[in-house]
Amino acid sequence: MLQPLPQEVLDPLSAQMTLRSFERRAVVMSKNNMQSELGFLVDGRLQGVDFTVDGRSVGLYFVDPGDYFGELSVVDGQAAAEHVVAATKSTVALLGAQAARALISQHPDLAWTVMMRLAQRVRSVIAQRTLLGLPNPFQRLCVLLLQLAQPNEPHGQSVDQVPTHQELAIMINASRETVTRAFHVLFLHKVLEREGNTLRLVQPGFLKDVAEGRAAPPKA
Amino acid sequence: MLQPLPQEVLDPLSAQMTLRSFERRAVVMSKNNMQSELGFLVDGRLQGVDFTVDGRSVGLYFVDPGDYFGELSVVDGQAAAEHVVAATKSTVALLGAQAARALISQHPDLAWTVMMRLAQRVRSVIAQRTLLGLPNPFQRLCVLLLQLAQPNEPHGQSVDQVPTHQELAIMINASRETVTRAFHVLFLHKVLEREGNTLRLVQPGFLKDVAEGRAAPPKA
DNA sequence: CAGTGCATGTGCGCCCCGTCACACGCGACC
DNA sequence: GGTCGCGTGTGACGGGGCGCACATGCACTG
Repeated sequence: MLQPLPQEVLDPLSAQMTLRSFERRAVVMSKNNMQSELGFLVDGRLQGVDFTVDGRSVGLYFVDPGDYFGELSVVDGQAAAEHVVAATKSTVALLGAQAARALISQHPDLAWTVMMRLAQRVRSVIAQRTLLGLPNPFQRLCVLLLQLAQPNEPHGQSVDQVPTHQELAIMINASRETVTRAFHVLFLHKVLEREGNTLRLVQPGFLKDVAEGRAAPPKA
Repeated sequence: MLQPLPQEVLDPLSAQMTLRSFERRAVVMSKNNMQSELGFLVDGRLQGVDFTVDGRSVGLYFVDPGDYFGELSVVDGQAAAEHVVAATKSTVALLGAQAARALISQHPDLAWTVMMRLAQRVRSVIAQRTLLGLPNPFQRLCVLLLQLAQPNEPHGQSVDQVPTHQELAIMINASRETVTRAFHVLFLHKVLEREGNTLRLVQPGFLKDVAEGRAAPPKA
């Protein structure tokens, strides 16, 4: 985000920012907290978590180094929409909301960057909403796997840093056991292959077919 | 959106805009269409519709006069995320994407308006995602009703322009019949009251209780 | 007024998936 | 090596909601 800025702007800026480090599972930013900040992830990995009104969690997403978060509250001044917790030990640079707003106002191209980012957020949340609209947990899992594998090598898509069944279950609004069983079936049919901490999509075509309702979710 | 602009900017702008009118059910803007425009609804009512990968529809929302739409594609240049169709006979003013982008670039406060708008979109889609994360259709309906009744009179919330059961079903990812039955129960318990084309929430507290899992969804 | 959509109400059966319970394997840590 | 926690695998059970089928009522149109 800050890359296009010249050095003479960056220097005083870093003076305004706070560098903090967080242990695994520590809360970096909590929902409904009014004093907002713009955060840049320097090192580690964060995850955004949201909770339904009845306390269950949904819509997990990840933040990787170089990325930023908290832009929503900075823009509209409302409370944060999600909790952000450290998935691993992480270090974060924080910039107060007012300073961030001033920064954006003074640099029109930054405003465009932020607008693009927000547009991207809208699209990604829409994708999640679309996913949750599918009737079948099995279908939802297939769609999610395809989404997670999106930014990857050309031949043989794969998912790195595979989330646990529990986390996947949360994302597709299903129970942990349902995810386990679905995975079992996908392994049997050699659609997926586990390789350490990455998941190889051997037959992405099949996943697509199920996702789009062309193929029936296999039972066994 | 354009209200803060002075008259001398508005005049040449209106020359660039096209005024079109649409019959009921006509497609105003279609998903995956690359040539994007910024649209202002002058009169009538539009609805945004999205479709899941398998063809079912989800995530309906409405656009009322004075509001604008299509800002997503204008900002990021990607294809539209949703279809927009006319819910009733409507007239719309359209502004080409490039002109719209130029307009935003030239007026920094407009950029903020758009950012705010996008932030609002993110929050509203997140709300829908949260809704779809609930396990129980009955719960989802209660949450939806509370959401739809949000911007209303102080004493006695109500939903105007009540969508059909089918449309509600789409929004909460349930079948039409389930919505009908749930409504029946809510009428029996005098939680809701129908009054022509508006729906009065007689006991919003009860809806909240069910939504947040404090009260069990009544069976009859 | 007949006819035609469209929105709504209702009964029924089947199956899917959530929940509970428990077992197993594995890494961490003492 | 113990043992504790965590992620995963699996069976049984039960209920809830989807799908289908059909009936009713209401608005609009000829």
